[in-house]
Amino acid sequence: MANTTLKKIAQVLDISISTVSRALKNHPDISISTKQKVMELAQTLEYEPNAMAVNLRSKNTKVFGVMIPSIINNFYDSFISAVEEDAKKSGYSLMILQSGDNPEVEVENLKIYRQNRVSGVFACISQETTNMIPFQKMKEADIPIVFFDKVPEDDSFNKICLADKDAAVLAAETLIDKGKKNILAIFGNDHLSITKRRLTAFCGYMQQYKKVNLIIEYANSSLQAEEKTEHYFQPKQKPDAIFCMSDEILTGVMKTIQKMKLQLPEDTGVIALSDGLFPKIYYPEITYIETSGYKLGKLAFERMMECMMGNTEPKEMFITSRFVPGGSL
Amino acid sequence: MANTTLKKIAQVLDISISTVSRALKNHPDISISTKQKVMELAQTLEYEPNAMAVNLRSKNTKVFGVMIPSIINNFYDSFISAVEEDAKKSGYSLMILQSGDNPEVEVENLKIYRQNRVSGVFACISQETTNMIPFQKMKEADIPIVFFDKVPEDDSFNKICLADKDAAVLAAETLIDKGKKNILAIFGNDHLSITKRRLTAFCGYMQQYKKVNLIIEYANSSLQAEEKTEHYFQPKQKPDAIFCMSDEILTGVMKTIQKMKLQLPEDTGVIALSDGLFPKIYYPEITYIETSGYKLGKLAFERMMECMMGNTEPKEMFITSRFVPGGSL
DNA sequence: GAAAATTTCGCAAACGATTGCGGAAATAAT
DNA sequence: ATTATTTCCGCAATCGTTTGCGAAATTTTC
Repeated sequence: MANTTLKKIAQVLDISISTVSRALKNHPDISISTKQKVMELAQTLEYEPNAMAVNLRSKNTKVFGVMIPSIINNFYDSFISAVEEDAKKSGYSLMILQSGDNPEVEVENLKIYRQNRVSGVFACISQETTNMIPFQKMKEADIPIVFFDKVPEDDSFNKICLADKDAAVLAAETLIDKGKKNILAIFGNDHLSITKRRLTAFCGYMQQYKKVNLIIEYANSSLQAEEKTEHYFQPKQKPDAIFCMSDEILTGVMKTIQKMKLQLPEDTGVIALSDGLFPKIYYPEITYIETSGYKLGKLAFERMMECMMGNTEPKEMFITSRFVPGGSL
Repeated sequence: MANTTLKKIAQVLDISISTVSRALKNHPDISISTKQKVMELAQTLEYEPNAMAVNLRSKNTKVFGVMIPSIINNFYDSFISAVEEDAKKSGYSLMILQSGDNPEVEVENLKIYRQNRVSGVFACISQETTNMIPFQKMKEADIPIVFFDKVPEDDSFNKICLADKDAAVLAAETLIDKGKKNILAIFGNDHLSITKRRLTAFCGYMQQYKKVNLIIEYANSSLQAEEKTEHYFQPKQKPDAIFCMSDEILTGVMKTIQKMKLQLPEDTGVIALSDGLFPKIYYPEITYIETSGYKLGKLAFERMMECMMGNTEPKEMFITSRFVPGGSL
């Protein structure tokens, strides 16, 4: 039951390896009768081309690398799911590596990608990543990189991002439309560019509305979001709405809301930026601005395929946001 | 900046390829001076062995396949995360493929794994999978398979499972200990073996307690769990505890609990079998029996490495459960 | 019936790395 | 000085597949 090779088929039929290879590829040079014999035998022997050999010869692996901080994250899962779907259609496989938000691991991973001669890499960098030289090297090795979500500032790279500003503004608009006057806005780690973008856009929009009392807070974890929320909900003055920059913050906020037995949307309102999984598990469902990992994946894949076609000119693209009404506001 | 090969290094130094190869491997046949020259040049030229060529020669890819229904699932994520961690330590990479719970896709995926000559496959089969021949073929092609979570009945395979029975019994014990008399137990799709195991164990234990009023229900989705829960919570007779077989069911149940403004643990109790992510986002946190995808991954990887060492005798192993107290009971 | 055209196939090199074997050069032993 | 050892390195085959080129074998053309 050892693996059948072209050689084995050739030996059985007493023809050359090249003839077998061509027969299986339906090459016009080969007679129909030979083709039939070869195909038949290949079928019964369950021949399957050795990808390693094919790749070695063609110098093309049909494998994309995907590097993310952690796979345990609904947003990245959606991204990967989308990419995997499309990749399979085009005959590509995925090699997924986690960086653990560690720049050193990122460099190791890039090395693995290089050694495996992946056709391209989808990368979401960690917050601490500053040295882009290892990534630059990939391009020099003719391995295109498409950055997504957490992308470098550098303009020389391909970048697919969420339209963070639009999303934040959309949330702000919604809050204003609903007549909210006393808003608690909780953002994530304040030295992340994603936080900065969302913060700037959100506050920028809010500035026009002088009458709105806006409290800005930061939370590096779900637990912190929980605590900050609790801190601002005092008997005397309760915010009439909470803006959550991410799922992590949303779950923290909701925990406090449950703890304090606040009813949505009567006692206060909640709006979040989210992929959509968490907003839907609460009652009422949380109103949110969709930041879709799935769509991000689709677009990133498109861009990657363009790179495969030779069009590697750096480009920056955005996923537009969508307002998804729930009952929390 | 093209990829440097042994050949290139050999040409520059005017020595043979084999010498370069041996020098880089610190082979005793090569003189120290030559080694130094080679290593130095390899450094500056940033030589990295071509994995395809190495694999072709060694007939070993250092890649494991991981097949799961969907990557968008916290449990499988934990599993993958654990496997990836250990795999990297041993120099292996992962090729993750989703089956979408479709047996046909599973067969396609196995084909991809065979063509890529992966060293082994971790597989979680779909509910509809009955034909195990394609999997049998992998073994014949000398590609060991370690099934995890959703495993086939067949004894000729390696299987790593959750101790479903223990977990269900543990939950039942807890409910009895807490003095619950009127229990709503919601299980998943009733023709899944995982459901059957958990159901049988749960009911088996409960049978000893004749005074307990036990309602068994099935829900194929979060939404159904929501509806079933609502159905049984009437003003007259409310269950004093709900058992949730999975996260999917838990989130559905909790939505109804929020909708009906029931307070945990006063109005009713909740206990679940879960990986742990969802139980922790509610207030109070949900008491649960841990079914850890992470631990499953660790054990599955261990087993796979044993297979790599030649020990492929089929074995069935279980992950023991752990009681994690919350405030919901 | 000879030349030309076509059909059909095999040789050999290539992709990049590894390794058994043998041989030249340098050193040691006699 | 001659033989025996080491030391150090290259040749060539191999993994499995692909492909340009050339060459039989066959058919067509005049």
